[in-house]
Amino acid sequence: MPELPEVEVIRRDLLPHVQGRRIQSAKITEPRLTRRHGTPHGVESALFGRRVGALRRRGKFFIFDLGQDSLVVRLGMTGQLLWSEDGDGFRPDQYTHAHLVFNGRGTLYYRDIRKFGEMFILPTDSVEGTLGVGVEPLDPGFAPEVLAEICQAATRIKPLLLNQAKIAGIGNIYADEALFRARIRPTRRAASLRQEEIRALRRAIRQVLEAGIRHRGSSISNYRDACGQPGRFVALHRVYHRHGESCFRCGTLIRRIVLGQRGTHFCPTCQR
DNA sequence: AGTACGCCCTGGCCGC
DNA sequence: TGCGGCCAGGGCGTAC
Repeated sequence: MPELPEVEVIRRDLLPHVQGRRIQSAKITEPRLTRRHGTPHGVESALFGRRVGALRRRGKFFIFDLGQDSLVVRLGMTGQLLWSEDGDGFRPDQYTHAHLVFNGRGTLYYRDIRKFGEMFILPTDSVEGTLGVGVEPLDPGFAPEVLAEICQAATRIKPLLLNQAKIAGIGNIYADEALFRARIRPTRRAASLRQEEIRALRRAIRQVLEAGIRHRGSSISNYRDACGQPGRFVALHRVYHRHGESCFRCGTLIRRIVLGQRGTHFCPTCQR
């Protein structure tokens, strides 16, 4: 499932192809894609003839800056953005629900088996407020005091890490991996974390996200980068989907519980 | 405020 | 081999 690192890898792949390029035409064939705002035809019209200025990322969202408006894309569980130069690379199939044809050459395809993803148009100056996502964990603004403030809550730490309104971009994989590296049990009450645990958690979050980007993402399920290639970070997972296997650090069997309706993996010895 | 649950969706997997 | 049933899971709405 695409989280911050996967979205960032795809963003970097796409940037040189789309930046400064004009959208010649757009087609959206799955109405569910625009369920949050607007209609397929409305989005197609808003994209027609527009030039892509910047391609930014906010949490798990792609933001294509078109000037006054922006195109926002979220991949959900199984969404993919795939770049294809004419006659080369990805060919659209039954799961391909949208495409943007760029002037000159190249087409950007949106493919999504489970249709949990979405795309919509927002006025550029209202994107930040409408998306309402929290601090970017890789930004300098994600200081220990900021995480400490977020942790002033009675909720358990893992569901808190998944709350996009608090911290942007962490999903199930990187939450479990960060908590393992910080040696914190996912069921701990956030407000019970000591200062040194908060510092360790902040460091662990940044380390796993940066490692995820460096290794081009985690290819659980059907994640692929913009060129259709899988990521390599899954080989470095210490707990995620490793339940029943031995902890790399202490040998204890990794456990799986359900927390906040999410499969949660941890080492009962290393994480306290 | 925190937590649970259902819903969306569909490939993959299990059991028979 | 085939088929019914169940599951995962990000995000959101609703209920307690």
